[in-house]
Amino acid sequence: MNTELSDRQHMILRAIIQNYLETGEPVGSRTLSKSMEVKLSSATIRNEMADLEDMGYIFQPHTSAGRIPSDKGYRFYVDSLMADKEQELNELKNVMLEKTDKIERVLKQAAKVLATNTNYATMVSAPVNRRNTLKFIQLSQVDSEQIVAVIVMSGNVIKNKIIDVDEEFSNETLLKLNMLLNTTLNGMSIEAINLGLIARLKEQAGIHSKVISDVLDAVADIIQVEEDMEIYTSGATNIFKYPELSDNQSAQEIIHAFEEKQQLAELVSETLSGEENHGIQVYIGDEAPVKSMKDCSVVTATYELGEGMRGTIGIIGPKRMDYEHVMRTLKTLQNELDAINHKEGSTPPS
Amino acid sequence: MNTELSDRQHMILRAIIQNYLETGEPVGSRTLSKSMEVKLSSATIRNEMADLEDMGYIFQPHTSAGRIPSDKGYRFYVDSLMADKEQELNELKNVMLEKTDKIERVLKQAAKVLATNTNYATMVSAPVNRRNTLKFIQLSQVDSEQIVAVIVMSGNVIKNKIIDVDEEFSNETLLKLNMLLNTTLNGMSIEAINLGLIARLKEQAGIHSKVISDVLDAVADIIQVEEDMEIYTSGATNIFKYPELSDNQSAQEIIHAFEEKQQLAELVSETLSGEENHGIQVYIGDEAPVKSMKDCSVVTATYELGEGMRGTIGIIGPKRMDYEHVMRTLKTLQNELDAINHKEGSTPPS
DNA sequence: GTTAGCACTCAAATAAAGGGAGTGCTAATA
DNA sequence: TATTAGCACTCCCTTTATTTGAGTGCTAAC
Repeated sequence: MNTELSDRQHMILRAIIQNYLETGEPVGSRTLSKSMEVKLSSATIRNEMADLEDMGYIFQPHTSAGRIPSDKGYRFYVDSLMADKEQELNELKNVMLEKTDKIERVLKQAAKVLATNTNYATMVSAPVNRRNTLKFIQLSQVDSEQIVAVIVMSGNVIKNKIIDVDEEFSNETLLKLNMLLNTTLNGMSIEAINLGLIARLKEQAGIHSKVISDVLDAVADIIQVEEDMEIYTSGATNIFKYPELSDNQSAQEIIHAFEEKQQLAELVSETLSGEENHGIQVYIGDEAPVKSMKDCSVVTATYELGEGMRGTIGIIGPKRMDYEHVMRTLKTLQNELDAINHKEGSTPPS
Repeated sequence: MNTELSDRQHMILRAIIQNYLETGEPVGSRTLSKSMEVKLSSATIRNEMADLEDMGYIFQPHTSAGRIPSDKGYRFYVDSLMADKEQELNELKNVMLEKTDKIERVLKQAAKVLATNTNYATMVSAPVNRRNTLKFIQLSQVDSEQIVAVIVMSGNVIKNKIIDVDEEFSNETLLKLNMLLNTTLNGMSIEAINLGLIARLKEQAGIHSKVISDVLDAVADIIQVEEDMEIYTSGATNIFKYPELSDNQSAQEIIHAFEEKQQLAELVSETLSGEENHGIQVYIGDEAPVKSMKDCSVVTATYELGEGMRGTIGIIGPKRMDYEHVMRTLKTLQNELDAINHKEGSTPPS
């Protein structure tokens, strides 16, 4: 058996997949023979289909049914799409950027736009920064019982913490503490702040060491928040539009995965860790690291917000998804997000 | 026809509802006659059931089926529950408060705990503050090109904004600006900041009026964020556990409502605007202002976080929900959240 | 007032039948 | 040799019929 596909097989396979993408029904030889540009009889096509089935590109859901693309078949189709030159599409641009200035809102809207645009379920992960360093710390007296600590990280991630205090701090005391914190911690990475450093800090702070503790707690908090990754989803109910997913309990499982987000986080990690990044990745069926999506295809793209902050956009739909449209849309959105980059110092969602 | 229920009718209606809550199946006379403590023949019960049906408390989904409680029947049941003295339940307390300090996380977890605890879909709305006043503003130089504005509102709602600047500000300038902002705006409500005030501010700020604008923008932003209400949901897929909801497309609609959250927001508004607040409200079927939940019951509670910040906790489930458990759990959670009150100055979700 | 008994109803489950799309194979054709 | 027409066969899906059983309403007896 030859592992290469003849031109005609190419053509037929392609036709099968495209037809199936549209209708969602197994496609038979007769249908193809009538709809294809090159005229071939159904019998001929049947023969070729038998071969394609042998090679694993398509299969029958049951005897005497038409053919359906296998995962391998989808893979072929997607790969051949990849090879195509990418087209432009910038209608999204306007929709996206109007009246959004905060990253969180941008991302939420991105998920939404993507969902309505594609009719699939979508997710967008907030960017995570791997190498965080402290940029600036400031303590300010809010009222007699509380001071607020403002912590600015590289990438302008900001975190506040209200700290309860017993006594009112004098301006000089605050100034001194601010000075101490900034000179000691400025530019430090999270990992560099170790116990020794902390002890030294507290010693220098003297009677105000409790405040230092609280501030450091807040710093530690930032990392924690970063760790349980923020993911925005939209259009989960779109999967009901595809009978092959909405039937059994797979719909439940998928929607549950969307709700819990834990599994999506894995997906994001997977995507972000891929070497060939800043590209678009397609997971077909079992290729995705989420069991509940074994009947789905997942298309993801990585975007970069500058200073090493990377996030993921993803689309989850049936295997018979409109890969071409999806990939093009994703590409566009990716570019949009990349472009925001140094548009504004923004507070990522906390 | 007498509109009052006899004791026996009370008892039978109660038994019907409780049985239906457990099984989800229409309950027939024979079942009841066997399961009830007081011994009555099925025929007798049939007669009473016929009366109850006439009065509108129960109905048959079809001829020759058992009886199902009508909305009126559920209402009766709930009302009689309301009358019961409330019992305590504080197992939630520990689950809730461990390692959560930020309101956002608390609320998210509240929704989750509630969902797993009750097996229904849940929602928790972040508290909104109606009468916001400014408490404190501080500008700090982060680096040579950026300063950060920290705005603290009453209720310790904190907001940051990074402002790009051309020149590096001197310490004195910043000090002066801070002084100006605080003396002018401190204690002011949002509504009180009008154009005249803004103009005066800018004038006093002289060449730095742009910074003032940016700060005020950030202040305006807070309100905007407050307006599109933040709602956390959990356990939406729980509705799949109840066949009467998961069947047709009602599941889709409900889950969609959960995803979009727009409709939930209406529900929250409704709850918050109710006079008899700080109580627990129950919407049965059409009573809820959300069409997609016509086959559900919705139980909501209002909690208060001090300083007039009020939010809502809600449970959405089938009409045959375990009202007793739900209301008890809700009550407990409500108390929990109320108790957090002045526990810590926390940043609500932005 | 309560109960036993009986005929009746109707949803849901099961079974049977028919239709139809599609296949594989063989034999004829270009 | 590659293609095509034809045919018997398979198997899913839909429709229709049948059965089953839980439950009711009613009447008559207790």
